[in-house]
Amino acid sequence: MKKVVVAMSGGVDSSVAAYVLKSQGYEVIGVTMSVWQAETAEEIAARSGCCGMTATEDARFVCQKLDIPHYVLNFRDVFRKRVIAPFVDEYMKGRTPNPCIACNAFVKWEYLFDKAKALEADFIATGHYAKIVRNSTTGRLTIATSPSAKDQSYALYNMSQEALSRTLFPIGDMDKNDVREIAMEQIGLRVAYKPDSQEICFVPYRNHAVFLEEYLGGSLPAGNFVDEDGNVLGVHQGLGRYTIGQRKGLGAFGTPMFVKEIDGTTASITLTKDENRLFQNTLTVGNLAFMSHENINTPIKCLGKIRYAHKAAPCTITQQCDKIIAVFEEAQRAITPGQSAVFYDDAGGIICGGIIE
RNA sequence: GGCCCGUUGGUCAAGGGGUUAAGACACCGCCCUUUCACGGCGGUAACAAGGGUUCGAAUCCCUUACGGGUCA
Repeated sequence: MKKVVVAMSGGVDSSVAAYVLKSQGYEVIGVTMSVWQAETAEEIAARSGCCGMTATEDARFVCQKLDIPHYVLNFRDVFRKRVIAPFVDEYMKGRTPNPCIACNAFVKWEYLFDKAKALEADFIATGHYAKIVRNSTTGRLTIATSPSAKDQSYALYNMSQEALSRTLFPIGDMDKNDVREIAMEQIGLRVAYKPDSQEICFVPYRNHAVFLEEYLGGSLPAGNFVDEDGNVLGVHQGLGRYTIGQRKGLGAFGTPMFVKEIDGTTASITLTKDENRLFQNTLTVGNLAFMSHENINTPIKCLGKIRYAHKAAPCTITQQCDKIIAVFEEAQRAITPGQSAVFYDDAGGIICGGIIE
């Protein structure tokens, strides 16, 4: 019997993932990663479901229901070091990080992966909506988009070949509604209608600026709003509160304004009232991760996604040493340093990805 | 002190005799979304005060108050 460690958040998706594996005959071990300790009663309340239970308790309940073991592993140190610290650091540089991607890369498919091996598991599994396929030309494993409307392949572009070969996405091509239905009717889970998680898991109240201030123990670096000619328009509320393309939260200027550039060195933020100025055709990505291809020897026409919810757009990628240059056929809005760019082939398989510079 | 100019929602800001008094940002709902954003729908909310002139004043006139700017 194959053994699989399932990362269980207490939510619907990972719960159903565990259920599916169990019914497929796997020996399933439920693991909840404890990554961040809620400090205050308010925080705990803010994160809990309607019944006042924490995610860990939800996961434990599900495991009891499924009659599988449940372990809570302390991941706080790795999480702090590999996800939170870089997250804060990036913001201080005027960039906009995506912590979910770091968490997948370093916490789930590195640290948890090692733990699973230590537990002599053959696989690890999560409740992600994505598929693992083999590229017929290169023979390499890669992530491919899920047919589900909730496709999450974008956040998984960092997985190694080894990780891919030992990962299962049991609900990868299911529909979210079907997943809820299974949770409800086949398992009788009370988490079935918990709302989808969103926002950053370690940031309560949907306010990462407050989190940054608490983490740093002071206010965020202050600076000016300037126009494209360098004229000072006003004072902003601190680096970390803004990202490229942002329109809201800038204050009143008599007309809509957009963040065009963030200078981490001077903490000055360039605004424009012409949204067209946010569009660019070219971007450079570093911190590369290769999936279906080991490298990009010759330029490849593909589809590029520059943020999670971005609609993949046609582009051509070229590798230059440890960078990839992508040139889009049509200019894309608000290409943002710190966010990840992921490149897909026509079949929805990920070619490679990296962080925008 | 003299002469100009200004004062519109919490903030910025249109409108210069008849408007349901734009729009943006904030705020409040909701949708979208396992990052940050973008986007969509709905909502609360204003003519500095007092007098005139007009059928009718945010719009014209006069005072007052508060801001600017000028001139010796």
